[in-house]
Amino acid sequence: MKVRTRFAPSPTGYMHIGNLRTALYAWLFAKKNKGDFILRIEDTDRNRLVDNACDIIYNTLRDTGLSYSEGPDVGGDYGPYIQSERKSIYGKYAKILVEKGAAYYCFCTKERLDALREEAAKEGKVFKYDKHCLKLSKEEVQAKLDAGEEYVIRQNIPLEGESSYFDNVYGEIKVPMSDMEDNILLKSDGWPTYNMANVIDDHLMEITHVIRGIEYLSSTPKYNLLYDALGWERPSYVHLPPVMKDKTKKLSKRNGDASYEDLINKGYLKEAIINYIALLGWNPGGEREIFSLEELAEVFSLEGLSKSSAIFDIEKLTWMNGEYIRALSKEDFITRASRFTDWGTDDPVKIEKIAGLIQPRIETLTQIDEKIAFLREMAAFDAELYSNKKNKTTPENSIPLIESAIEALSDIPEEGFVNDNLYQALIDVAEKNEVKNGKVLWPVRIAITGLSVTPGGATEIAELLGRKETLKRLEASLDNLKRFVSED
RNA sequence: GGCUCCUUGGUCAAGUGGUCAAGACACCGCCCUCUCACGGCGGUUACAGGAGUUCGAAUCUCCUAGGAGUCACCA
Repeated sequence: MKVRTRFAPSPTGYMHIGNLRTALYAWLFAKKNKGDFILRIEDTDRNRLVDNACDIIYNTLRDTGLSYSEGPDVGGDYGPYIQSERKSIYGKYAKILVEKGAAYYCFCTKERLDALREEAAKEGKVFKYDKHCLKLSKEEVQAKLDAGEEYVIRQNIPLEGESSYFDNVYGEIKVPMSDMEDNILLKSDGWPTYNMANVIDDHLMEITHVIRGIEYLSSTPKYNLLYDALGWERPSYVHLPPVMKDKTKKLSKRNGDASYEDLINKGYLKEAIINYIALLGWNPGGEREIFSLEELAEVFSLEGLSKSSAIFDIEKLTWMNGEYIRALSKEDFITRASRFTDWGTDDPVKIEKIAGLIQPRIETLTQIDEKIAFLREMAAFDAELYSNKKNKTTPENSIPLIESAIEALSDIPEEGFVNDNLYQALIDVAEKNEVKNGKVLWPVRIAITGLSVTPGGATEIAELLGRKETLKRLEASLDNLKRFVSED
């Protein structure tokens, strides 16, 4: 049988990391097995509709490469793929379930239910519906229906025994019938609840492997009872542990935790995000950590899935993002980075030079601007920076060396103002003055940037700045230094 | 609280009766080096606790503790 998996989110207007990971695993499993991956939107809660929420889902899946062969916006042979367009289907099966005795009409009012709940709470017991309406005769039910009384349809769970199934991650799961409630399958507004809709749709869409969050682990036995009642084959189950913010809290929108979109806006690459979350709760075996989506699909297997929850570690994602950034071709890097910076210039040659210096030194695309800000304008003068014990430099002894450097660099013409020439010139200055290279290079770099840490060495930056600007900054810093020393 | 499930370093994790308990991120140190980053080398840190079973337990059993999920006309 052909493997078919699905991602079935409810449109909440937010794609959090845990959700994306669930979709990823379902996609990977389908691809690994040459099967189909489909998208279904679960929007049966008519009170919680969010505008454009579906677009976020479509765009995220498309953007990350988790393509679906069937879905609301792409069609397919098992549609519609939006539950709100499948209303009549659920009604039909609800009635069949009633006929088979696996479900029943319930006319209990909210008041009666609330009273029951209150009573249970008072006695310190867990509220459980008392199957009150199950006692109604066929005629009584029909009479109420004819009278137009409001109703719901509840699942009729046996009072005794237990229901069990095998979960591919957690193994054998057994739940006593007595712990399950006669859940509502069809609401009074005529819409189904998840309890019924997921079963009907997964069967009708011929889903072979249900891959979803662990929140359904303990209610799955109830769903299985429905499959059994309808005479349908149960799917294979894969329940996934949650992705956590910390030891006790789940990653969530409410906590303001990063969504996929947030991470993209923070300068993370989609490939890195996918790679990282694939490894968050799944281990490919071996020591390799960097995988493309295609490579993941080749090695994915259910055995590597973890049972325990995993804490989302932005530090590791950041490291991995750096790996991905460094692996980008220069062209690709510039294209992607340009969404986050204007490079401070329109000159493509200069942009390429800047990119060459920046690419190996950043871990997120948002770090570029801060790293190249000094190109636009030199940082404020700080004499302290000229003191460097390793290179034995001080504000005082930097002055003559910078003067020599200015002299040497002035001799280099505009067209020869490139790294190799500049480096050689400054090395010569050091040699002439009988000092170590660093003793010249350090103050020069400080003098043209005003920063202790820069993305590149003195001569690389000088090339970027150009002859005119380099000399101008050198002179300005020299003036500042002289003023500082004389005042001291 | 009932039920279901989980528990190896700060984090992700390998490990399925015999290992000096892998690896990665982070952190620290050293090297490389025109600062930083990259890269290279090295280091600190873990089997939640307690009973068993066994010649031998991270691995099997039980108990305790901690944590998660669930107990809606939400999914």
